[in-house]
Amino acid sequence: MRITDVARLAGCAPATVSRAVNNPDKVAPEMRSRIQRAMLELGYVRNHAARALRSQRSHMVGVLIPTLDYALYARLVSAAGSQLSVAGISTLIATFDYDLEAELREARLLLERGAEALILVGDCHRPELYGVLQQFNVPFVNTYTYDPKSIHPTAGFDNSASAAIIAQHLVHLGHSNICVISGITEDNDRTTRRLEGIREELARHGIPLPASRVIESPYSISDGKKACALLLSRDGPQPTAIVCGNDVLALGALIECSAQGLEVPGDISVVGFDNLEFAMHSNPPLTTIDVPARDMGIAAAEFILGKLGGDEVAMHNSVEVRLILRDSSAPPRGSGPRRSSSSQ
Amino acid sequence: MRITDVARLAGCAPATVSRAVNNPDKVAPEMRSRIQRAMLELGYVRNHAARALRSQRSHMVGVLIPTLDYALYARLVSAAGSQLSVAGISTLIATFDYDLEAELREARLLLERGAEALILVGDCHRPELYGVLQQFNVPFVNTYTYDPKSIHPTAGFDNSASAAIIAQHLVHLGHSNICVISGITEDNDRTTRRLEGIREELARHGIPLPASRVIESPYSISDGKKACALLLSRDGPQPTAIVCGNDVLALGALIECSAQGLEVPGDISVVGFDNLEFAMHSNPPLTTIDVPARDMGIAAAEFILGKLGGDEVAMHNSVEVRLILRDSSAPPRGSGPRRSSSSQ
DNA sequence: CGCTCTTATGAAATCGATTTCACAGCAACT
DNA sequence: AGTTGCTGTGAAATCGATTTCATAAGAGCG
Repeated sequence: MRITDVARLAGCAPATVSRAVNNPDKVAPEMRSRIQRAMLELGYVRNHAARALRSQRSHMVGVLIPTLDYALYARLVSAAGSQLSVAGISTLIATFDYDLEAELREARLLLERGAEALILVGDCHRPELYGVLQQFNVPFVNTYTYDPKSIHPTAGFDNSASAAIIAQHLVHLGHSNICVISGITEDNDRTTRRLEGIREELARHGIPLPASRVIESPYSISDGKKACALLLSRDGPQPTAIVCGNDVLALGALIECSAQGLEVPGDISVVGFDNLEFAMHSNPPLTTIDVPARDMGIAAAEFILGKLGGDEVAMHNSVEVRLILRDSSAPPRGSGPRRSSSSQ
Repeated sequence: MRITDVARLAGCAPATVSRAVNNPDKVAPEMRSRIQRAMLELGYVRNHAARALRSQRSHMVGVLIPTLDYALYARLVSAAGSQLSVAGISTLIATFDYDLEAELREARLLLERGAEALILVGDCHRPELYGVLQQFNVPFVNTYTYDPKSIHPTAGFDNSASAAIIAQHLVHLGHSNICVISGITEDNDRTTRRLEGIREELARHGIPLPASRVIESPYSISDGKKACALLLSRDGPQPTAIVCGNDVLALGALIECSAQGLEVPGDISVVGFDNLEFAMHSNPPLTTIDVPARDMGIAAAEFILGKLGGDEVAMHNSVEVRLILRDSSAPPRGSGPRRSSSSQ
């Protein structure tokens, strides 16, 4: 079933059929409907490879994410995919499990496959990646981060500032004895920035964050528990608050605290990041930062679509993160809120 | 940068370059390395569209899932994708949000895009889907289900039998007053079969399951809570056990029970399905069925790879589900285990 | 009425790799 | 030595749509 067959049946040239499909208004209504009928009768489906070869447009974009196993990444991909889909663009997906070499490899593959654009996560990539992108002259966007000063387009939020918000919340509650369970920061700008944001915010209030008060941990409930147990077992004054790199770690911390007979938030505050579904249902409900993954996916897709359409598009797009106050955070025992200045 | 350029630099015909790339052992070692060098020097990347057009092989397979927003689907996709990737096959992804018309549409698009095979979820599809699949002569596999009697290939597990296992567990504990919070069964063979499995197993033990004891609910914690509240508020004897369509609903039920001052498992048992990460950390830890989503993804990918390779492959592949006994299930108050026969 | 301008269509070139077919060179066997 | 069979390579056809260029038919206008 080739375009030639349709043309023959419709009594016209292949070129006309092509136009009827891709530029309907370039072909007379009468002819158009004749072609429509012919296509239907033959059950014609266009050959995408031929189309891509000749037109140099694949109508596919690649999405390159660390893992699908994390709810927000999956949601981001899903939202971006839906958005692209309505524009007639298919989504090629590749994961690299936080291995930047693998990311580079997969990027090459996606581009070779003809991806017209790439949606990436974070701004920490092998430098060669940017080289390849440039070489292929393919638009891309770094999601999950927002940095108007970056030379690369971003669609997301400021990880540092967002983490600072939640640190500030604890400081305002009166905490000065704060620990952090961070995600793994190696090769990961999101976790790195969040940790920096926390550190800077605490420093701004004269609160130190020695290495002994920080643990890096993979994102799992069990690891969160372990990290929490480790922090609680260390010498020195017991922490009155724990900032967690995400809700999964926070849930682990919550569970560990409860297992050790610590009351949250009475004895210790625990805060998360991401506002996953369970955060509002945990015991106690988790104070956290809402991360609108869907919005990021949409923003990324819109950016890419704009670029591909040759439009003038803003380099940097931010989505709104919000502090979600719930019951897992409260002033430390024996201290009221807004007394942070007296501590330390 | 075309293959011709490489050929010129290497001093050979384009055909030879093609062979060096696709059939290295068909070309003499000395020539091969000359070509390698030329490719490297020119930074040659092959044009996938041209390759696909001529060879009639796209090296892409499509994955068509209801949503990426559910952990196990995302995991299945991820596993399948990785497996396919090592075979040099890229993954085109499309979601349809449980709308079978949308599934059909997306399937058409994927096939038009050149997907060489499709990985589907469940065996409930628009009949036209099978027609299109046949018309394109494209292999496919229904995951998340296992049915050796089906004429369509399956890779997964028997939803009915698996649900029966957990129902049986409750019966053996001595429960006879059992409610079900099922997933939405419309257009969904997995949820439908699970509900059937439960119903049949209970019937086998002479336990009825009237409509008043079943609620269908979307998969969210809040909806699980609501459904549980509704069940508990209904007339008649209080249930001593609730079977939930998945762990998310079960968590909701757990939370609702606890909110109503019901002790789990003392006053009421709650069981889930899927064994999501949080299931072992909930309070109490959830008795559930472990669903190896990763294995399903791998099995599906292997099946597809086999088919594409022209191998003789088993039509149906099952993965092992296991009953995970935890503390959310126990004999009903005032009854020992293995006394089910005396009840009802 | 004749001229220019637009519009609808067709013919043919083209995108870039793969693949078929042919053939030269050489090894191996009778 | 002659035949057969393999191996490595090249020439040219091919995959199926798009696109450029040309052209015929009509539309508008002075």
